[in-house]
Amino acid sequence: MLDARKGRILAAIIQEYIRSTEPVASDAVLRRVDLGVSSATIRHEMATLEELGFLSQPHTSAGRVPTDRAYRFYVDSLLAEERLTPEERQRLRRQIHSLAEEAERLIEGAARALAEEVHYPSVIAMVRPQEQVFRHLRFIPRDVHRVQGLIVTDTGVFEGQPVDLPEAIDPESLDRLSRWISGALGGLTLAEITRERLEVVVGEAAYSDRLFNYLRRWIERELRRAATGRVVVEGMSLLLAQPEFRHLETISPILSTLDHADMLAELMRPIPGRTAWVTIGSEFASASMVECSLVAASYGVEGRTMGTLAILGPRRMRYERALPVVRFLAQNLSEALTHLSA
Amino acid sequence: MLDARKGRILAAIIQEYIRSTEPVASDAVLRRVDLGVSSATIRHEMATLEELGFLSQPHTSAGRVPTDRAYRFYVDSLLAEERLTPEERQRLRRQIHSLAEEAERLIEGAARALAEEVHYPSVIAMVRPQEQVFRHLRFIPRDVHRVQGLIVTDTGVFEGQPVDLPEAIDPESLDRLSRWISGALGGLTLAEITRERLEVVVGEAAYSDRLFNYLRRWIERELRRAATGRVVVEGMSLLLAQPEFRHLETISPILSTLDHADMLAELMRPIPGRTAWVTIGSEFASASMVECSLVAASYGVEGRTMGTLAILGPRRMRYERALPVVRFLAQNLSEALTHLSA
DNA sequence: AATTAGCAGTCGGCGGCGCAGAGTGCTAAT
DNA sequence: ATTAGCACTCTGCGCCGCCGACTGCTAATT
Repeated sequence: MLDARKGRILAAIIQEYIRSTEPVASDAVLRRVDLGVSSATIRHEMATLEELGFLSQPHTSAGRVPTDRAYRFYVDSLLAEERLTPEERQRLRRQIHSLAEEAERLIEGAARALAEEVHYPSVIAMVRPQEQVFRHLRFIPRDVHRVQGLIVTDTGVFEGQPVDLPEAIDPESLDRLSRWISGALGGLTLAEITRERLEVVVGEAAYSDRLFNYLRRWIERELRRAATGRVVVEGMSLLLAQPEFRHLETISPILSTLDHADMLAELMRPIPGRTAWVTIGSEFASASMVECSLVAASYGVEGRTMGTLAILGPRRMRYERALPVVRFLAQNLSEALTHLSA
Repeated sequence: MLDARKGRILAAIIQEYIRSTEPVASDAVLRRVDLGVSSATIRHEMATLEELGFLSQPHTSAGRVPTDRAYRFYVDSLLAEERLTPEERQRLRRQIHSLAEEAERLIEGAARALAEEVHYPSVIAMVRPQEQVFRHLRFIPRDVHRVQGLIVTDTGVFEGQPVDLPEAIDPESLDRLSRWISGALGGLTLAEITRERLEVVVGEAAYSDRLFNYLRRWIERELRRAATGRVVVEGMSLLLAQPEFRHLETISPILSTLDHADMLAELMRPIPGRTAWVTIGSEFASASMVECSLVAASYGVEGRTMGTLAILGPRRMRYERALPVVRFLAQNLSEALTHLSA
């Protein structure tokens, strides 16, 4: 893709830019790596790298800034990940385990540890219950006209709100009904239980049109409610310390996104087959994030992904450090959760 | 305190300033309220109000801006709270109750409803476990040299980290020990269990100096850990829309404070004997908050305060609206929680 | 004594100007 | 292919001066 010298120059520019936040001049490259050539040669190479789309100039008489493409290439091909020292590992582990009382706290602890370690906001998106597997449905009769429903999935129980039925129904029928529905839908993920499927199944089981409609709508509503994921953000304000976010116009949409759990969860979807990954600037689906990079890793128990843990920083990020830290914490979180559920 | 005309002028200035975010000129006052006097007279009154400490001038040839003292006087004596319409009440109620599955979610729902309603960040600080009442302590032997502790309070159980003891201890002695400590400290709030008290109690119970020291330190650490309250912040980014926070230097310390649950909880301590209250600018203990006002109300079950719900905005806030909304939501949250715990 | 019209005085905001410095691209030589 | 040298470009910054917004004061009025 790039010859060795271009690669070294590109890496030097990225590293220098990450350090200084300022467009990198040919002289600065020279000072960073000794290639045995003069700044004029480097200028030549830089012009070529610009043509190839790896660099851009804010204005004619300025140095160069890496493009998203450059960061991508850097992360994929040039980067040498740092190794965490035993002390660092120890410290991070301790921070997680000091909160090992319950899963929720544990996860928040991991988020905090991560944010403090890298000085960027950290985000944890717990797996969208959409992907949970439906096990069964139970109705608890409260009254002849009133039942409460329970949806049981592979990872939790959702208690529905009591509902008033349009006609009386005896407990035995209710029981048959719930067994029928559970049998027909059990094993599907919540996402797979579409409206159409629901109509068919409930339609076959229900005794009357009115009851049918009530049930369908109730199940739909409850499923939707159960499908809202949880997102934890720690250290939002750390972003403000970054020079690229000096201006309110750039930081404002980002903080807004961080405020909206659902958008954020969307942007952090695990990449199938990968445990850790990086999303850079324009690779985000949302325009508000073009100035950011996300370094993420998924965690879970027994091979089952339970969520994603990530840090959000400027594109100009120390990936060589961010990656191992995120990876390490995700792994440790997984272990701690496994321990907890054992 | 102030004669009627000064009061009307002050109210007009505050309201106009809240609307425009700009220093208010004597002309602007005239346009807002007709007092049958000219702008020159108003200028006179404004000069007097400045001497009294209610107004200040950014510079000589500018209009006037209300001081914290003015806001305080306004909130205490001039303000007429808006009445929420039945539709608004209905809407807010619905937003809370749509999440009435579990307390944690319910509280988050209230925070979100609040932030969306007033377009300022909302904060909920659940009561500091400091105020929880200690019930008893239990040691679970894991090994001859290793025990795990459990602290039980009136509202929860805190599982301690397993600790390695310096010497072997048999289960019966452990049991006696925990019964002794529980008997001596039971009924006190966590805050009342001071270091000195702990030393006395543990000292009397422990068999050796080394064991004593280990235990004392362990209990101290666990108590401190248990005493960290939970804080939920919603809609942090809404603050950025406020003109006074156009500059990063002003917003940055505020967002940092919002990121630190413990500081925030400190600033939101309920005021004994009041259900709703306002904290204005310099009244905060922390200098980072001088540009802000907090409108807060406490919620709880059966007379027992369980936390504080608040919105954080610029001092220039529509208190006449913020107060009733916060009050209403706190009340409704209390009711929903009562319902849930019943 | 309170109010008022009129007016001089003050100060911030803003746009235009010019300079210094940084860094490039080009050229001609090696 | 590489390099020294140099002209050129562009930003950032400080400076200046004007405009306009308000005030505070004075002297007249009720």
